[in-house]
Amino acid sequence: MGPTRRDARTASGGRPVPRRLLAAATRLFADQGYDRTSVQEIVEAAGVTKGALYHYFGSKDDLLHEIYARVLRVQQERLDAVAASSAPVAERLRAAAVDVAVTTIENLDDTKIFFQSMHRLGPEKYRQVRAERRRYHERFRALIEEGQREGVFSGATPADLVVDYHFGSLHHLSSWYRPDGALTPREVGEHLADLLLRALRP
Amino acid sequence: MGPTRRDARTASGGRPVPRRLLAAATRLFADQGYDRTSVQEIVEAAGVTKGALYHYFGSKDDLLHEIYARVLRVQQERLDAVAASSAPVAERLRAAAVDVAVTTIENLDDTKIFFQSMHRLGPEKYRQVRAERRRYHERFRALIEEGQREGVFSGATPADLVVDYHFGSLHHLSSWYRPDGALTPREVGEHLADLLLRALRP
Amino acid sequence: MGPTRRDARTASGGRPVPRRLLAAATRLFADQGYDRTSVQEIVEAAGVTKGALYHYFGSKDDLLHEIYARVLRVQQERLDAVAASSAPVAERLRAAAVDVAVTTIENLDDTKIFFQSMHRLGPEKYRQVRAERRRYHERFRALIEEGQREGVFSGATPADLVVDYHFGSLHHLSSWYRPDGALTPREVGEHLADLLLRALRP
Amino acid sequence: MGPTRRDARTASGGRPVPRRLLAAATRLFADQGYDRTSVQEIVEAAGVTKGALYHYFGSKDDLLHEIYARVLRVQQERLDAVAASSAPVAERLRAAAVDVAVTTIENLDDTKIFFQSMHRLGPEKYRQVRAERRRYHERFRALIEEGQREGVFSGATPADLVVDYHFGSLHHLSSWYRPDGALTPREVGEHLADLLLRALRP
DNA sequence: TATGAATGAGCCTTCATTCAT
DNA sequence: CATGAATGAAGGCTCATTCAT
Repeated sequence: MGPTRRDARTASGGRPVPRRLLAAATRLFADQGYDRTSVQEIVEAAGVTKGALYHYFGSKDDLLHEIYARVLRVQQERLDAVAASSAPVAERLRAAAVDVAVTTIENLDDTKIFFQSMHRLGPEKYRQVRAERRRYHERFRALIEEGQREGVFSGATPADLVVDYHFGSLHHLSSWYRPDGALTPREVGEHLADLLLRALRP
Repeated sequence: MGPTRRDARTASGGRPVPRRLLAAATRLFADQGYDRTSVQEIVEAAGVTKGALYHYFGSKDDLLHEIYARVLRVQQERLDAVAASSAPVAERLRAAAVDVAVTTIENLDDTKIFFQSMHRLGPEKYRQVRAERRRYHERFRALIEEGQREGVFSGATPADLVVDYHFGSLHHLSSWYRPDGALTPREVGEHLADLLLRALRP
Repeated sequence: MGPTRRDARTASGGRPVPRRLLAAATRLFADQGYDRTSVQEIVEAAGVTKGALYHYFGSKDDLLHEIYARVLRVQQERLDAVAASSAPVAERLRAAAVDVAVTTIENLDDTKIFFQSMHRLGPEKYRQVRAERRRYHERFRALIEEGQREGVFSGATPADLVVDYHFGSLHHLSSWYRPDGALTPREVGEHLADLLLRALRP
Repeated sequence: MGPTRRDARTASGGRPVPRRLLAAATRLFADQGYDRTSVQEIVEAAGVTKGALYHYFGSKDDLLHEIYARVLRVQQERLDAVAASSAPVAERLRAAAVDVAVTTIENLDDTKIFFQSMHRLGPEKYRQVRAERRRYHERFRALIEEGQREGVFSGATPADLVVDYHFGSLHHLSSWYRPDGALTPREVGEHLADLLLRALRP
């Protein structure tokens, strides 16, 4: 029976204010970049005032950090799930590669912001984000090393270089993937996984 | 004969003022980002005054554009040279891949700026830079398609996707390559070329 | 009989909310100044919310005014008591001088706020406070004039100038008196009274 | 012959911009207090824009510090001159006391700002100002101690307490001295010096 | 050629206060 | 009595750019 008390929703949207702000910021940061987007634009897009923004977020930086945290959390969880299966390592790596590509595309705005503006964060938050990102990379690298030890993957290229190579591509997905293009997110994911696994064939 | 008139060189370095400005801007943009670098910082680093900067460059944006033009020119020239050889296509692609990696590393600051700040350009200059960039991609893609037609490369993945995949990695080199690391630029180039060519094995 | 209904006391201290707010505000105003202290800080220090503050006080200014009223009331009462005695005027002046110094030190935070922030009050309240202050000065001056008429005090310096001179010092007590210093409040009071009375010797 | 090149004077006043800014800030700070005066008000009063202010001063704080430095410098110099004479110590102290009162009155705005807003300075500048102020006090105290050793002044009250007592009064001159009152600055100075010296009679 | 004082617009942030619940 | 989300106005400061010299 609907909200019975004031619960941070306004008539203009129905979604709670913090979420509206985050959504507006995400879109604007992705379109114009972090530095080029003013707090004024964000609150106007969200239909609130500056005071409201600073009621929920400590700073413009915080908004950015929140966006990062959201995408990092999702990807880490999904990778953990995939990597924990008992399938052969090649299948697990393929599944992980497809999955990370798909979720990257599904959150293309967040990813774009991530790699364009990560370095705008203050030193402390920057380190934190880098650390989480590194954990993600390491989980992925472990899969590759496992395959190399088993002999199903070539050991010609160091595993960490392979990871950097592959993720580099993912980070740039937002600069060439077009939602209205010929390929679905899944198809792109399959292709990228193909490339990775072929490059790893012994 | 030596310089007979004031020729925009000062005692402090000998290099002409415009080049000093460009060098200072490149370093600062790479370190702090374009938006975070003030014109004041640039002129101080170059040892000149604001008036001098605006004498040689129309705007801060111009500086950025100049940096882009420089790196684009260099890479295009080198790719043209490599691609024009008469060696088998696999060898030409490998040589091109190694070369682009090496020059990217040698101009890591420029590359970093390129991908971090490209979108700061006004629409017109932005289109121009994208067009040049596309020409570069197409030259590279043509090599892959040639190999696919000849059957020496797998046609499983569309050539343009392979190009985007590979260049995505290169664009992120600046975020993981460390000049003081274990691998020389050439070694990294060889590894990346290996990965590309293995991914293209039929 | 004990409190039978909610009476604005909370578990956290037992003291009623308005008093807790006043105490928190006094400490913070003295430490950081009135303008540098936010309402948010005050309510946090008092362990209540903004709504509570505005329930008891009309504005931040009111808080300040309340602090003034408190210190003015205390000092006026004590001066009245001392001055009304039937001792010789020199003794009464000395007692008054000692007393005002002691109470000033005992309420050093209030005094500090008083002289640092008095001018923040709106014109009306400002006039009111100044008037009360003046009444206090006049009471003190009357003692001096009495002594001058009797010939026990020198008349070389106009009484009101002597008052301004002496109170100026008191107002600055908060900037040099240290509770952990060598002198007790009473000792400081005696010294200041000495100085005043010696300056008034014929 | 007047200014031949651009020299930071504008038509609207003739005085250089920094001095105009300082004068405007001094008046406004004295009238309204530091916190209540906005940078916007200052630049409007000086007839320039904010950019100009920040061209000459690093911050609003800097303006304050500059005002302090000015008055501190003047007073220190004059005290040094007076104290260095070869007159008897009582005469030197009297001259110093008169002089400090006169210069305080002559720079009443600066003094007012000084004691109302000193604590607004950042910790570093605050320490610096306090240190200079202390040096001034110590110079004055040395005169009193000299007289006490010679027996021309009473030793009943510790010299540093006498100094704090006397300067406390001076600091509050701005709250009771009226330029349009009956007493000239010099007369006030003489009276205050009288009070001090009488309080120090053995 | 080169200077640097000055502009003017905009930026992020703070804060006392209100009000529906 | 009390909450705390939201407002709205202002505040200090930065910065690319211009222009008289």
